[in-house]
Amino acid sequence: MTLDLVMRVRFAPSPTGQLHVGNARTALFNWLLARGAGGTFILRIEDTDFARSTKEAAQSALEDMRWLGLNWNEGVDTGGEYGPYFQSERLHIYRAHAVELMSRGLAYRCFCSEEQLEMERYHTLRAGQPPKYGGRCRDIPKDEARRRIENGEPAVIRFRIPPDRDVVFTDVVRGEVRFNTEVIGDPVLLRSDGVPAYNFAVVVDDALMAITHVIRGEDHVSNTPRQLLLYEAFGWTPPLFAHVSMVLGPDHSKLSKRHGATSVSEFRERGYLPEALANYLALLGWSPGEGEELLPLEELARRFRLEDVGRSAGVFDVEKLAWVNRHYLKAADPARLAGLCLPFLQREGWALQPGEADRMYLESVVPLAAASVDRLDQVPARLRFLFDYSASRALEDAVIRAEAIAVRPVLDALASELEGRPPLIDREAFRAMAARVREKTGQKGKALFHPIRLALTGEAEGLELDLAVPAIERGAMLASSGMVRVPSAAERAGLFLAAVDGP
RNA sequence: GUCCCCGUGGUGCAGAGGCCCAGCACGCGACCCUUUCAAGGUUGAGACCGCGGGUUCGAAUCCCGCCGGGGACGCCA
Repeated sequence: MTLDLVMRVRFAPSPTGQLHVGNARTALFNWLLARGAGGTFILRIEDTDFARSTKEAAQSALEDMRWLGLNWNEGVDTGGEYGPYFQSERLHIYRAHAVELMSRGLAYRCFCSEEQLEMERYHTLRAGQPPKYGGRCRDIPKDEARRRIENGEPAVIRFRIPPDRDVVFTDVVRGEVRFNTEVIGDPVLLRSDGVPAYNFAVVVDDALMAITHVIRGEDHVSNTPRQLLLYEAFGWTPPLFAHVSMVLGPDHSKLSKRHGATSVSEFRERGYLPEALANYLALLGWSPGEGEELLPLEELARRFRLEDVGRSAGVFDVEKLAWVNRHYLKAADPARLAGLCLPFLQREGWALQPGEADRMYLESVVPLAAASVDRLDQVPARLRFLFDYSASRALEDAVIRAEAIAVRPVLDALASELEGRPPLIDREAFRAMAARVREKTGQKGKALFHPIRLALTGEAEGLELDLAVPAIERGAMLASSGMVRVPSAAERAGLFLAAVDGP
């Protein structure tokens, strides 16, 4: 295998904010392709927008990538033969290449002020013309340009786009795309401060980093002809291009803040599992085939083919994401679930510094709640009955209060069956106890269990009782200072009765 | 405004001329399970394949036009 047969793909976010799920999906497609083909996945940071780029955003993008499981084998943090991988550290490279184009007459200095350009844009737009750069500085003689530079006049370097030429390329997902250069203005290569503009920096980097497949968002298709012309100017072989469609919100506009969570970190904070988000994202615009959708990343990579990626934009469907997440929640390791839920429990003030025994307890109880929930941030609500039992709160509800009074015999029997007895540490013990209450009161079914639920959990709904009650009893046996105390079933029965009698 | 891209049930996909009066999944409805809410299981409704013309014995699949949506047009990426 020769070197140029090795597939090299890259994901190159600009660190100007949180990693958007749409970009994460682009990153995922890159990763899947590289993984499936034994290629190299490169991570580069495009931080040439000094005004908006931050170190923190770059860092959090890396974290999000790792969290999703999209590890890269070359690039920022990891290193490699083609660095540096921060564009801000490659300024001298872009400058040299811009100078080269200028010396060959393919690029030129432009002295137009931003105000001038804005006015120009306004007028061409009004005249119904494409608002491209008009080329005012195209033919300034070189020595005049040099003189003006020496006089300290600010200037950018622009690339000379050849007139009336069709630029054609075959997009791997879209097929043949054709642009005529008449609609393209001369793009800025280097800004007046010497920092490269996007269209120049990507080309230089992708070429120098030997990228073979450029997979990026659809919003870049119209940039592609400019970039192709740059490859041509340098005599470089362009990579293959694949433009993946956009991710839309429910109203079919570009997915944005007003649609809810849009960044990877937000999804993490709401308690989505990384494998769920990644799996869902892979399904948006692509299908693994054979009717199976819930598959591990490695398997997705095995099946992934760029040609099969859909061309139309996709609506981000939170419901389906929830379905995927539920699947992975049920499959997740208890210890991991407990660890992931800890922050949510801490936020409620229930488990501030859990010790070893507490952790084991949480591991036994968190999966119970996680099995019936969409997201981990919903777990505390399903576990409230353990750590935040309150008979009086339950009885604030007039309907519940009335019911409690009506079923007083069951409550009494329950309390006496619990009093002084060993804790109900498993479902058999609970069922035996419930059977005795049934015998005593003659109540069965809902009339029997609902009062028991009310008294013991303080809630009208929740986990199955033969799971919930042993969880209560085991919690009550915990001697812990790092976690809020869990009252036992016997205590609860007494407290509830007292509250029914109370005001 | 100009250029580019897209268009299969509410949503995501399958379909690459006859196997499709269109299949799968999410969601939705019903039912089952059950001591409750969920979860889970079963089952049902839901698409004139954006519209109109062609080509063809035959089109969701090919061609043309229209409409609708999106993207781009920056010293942002």
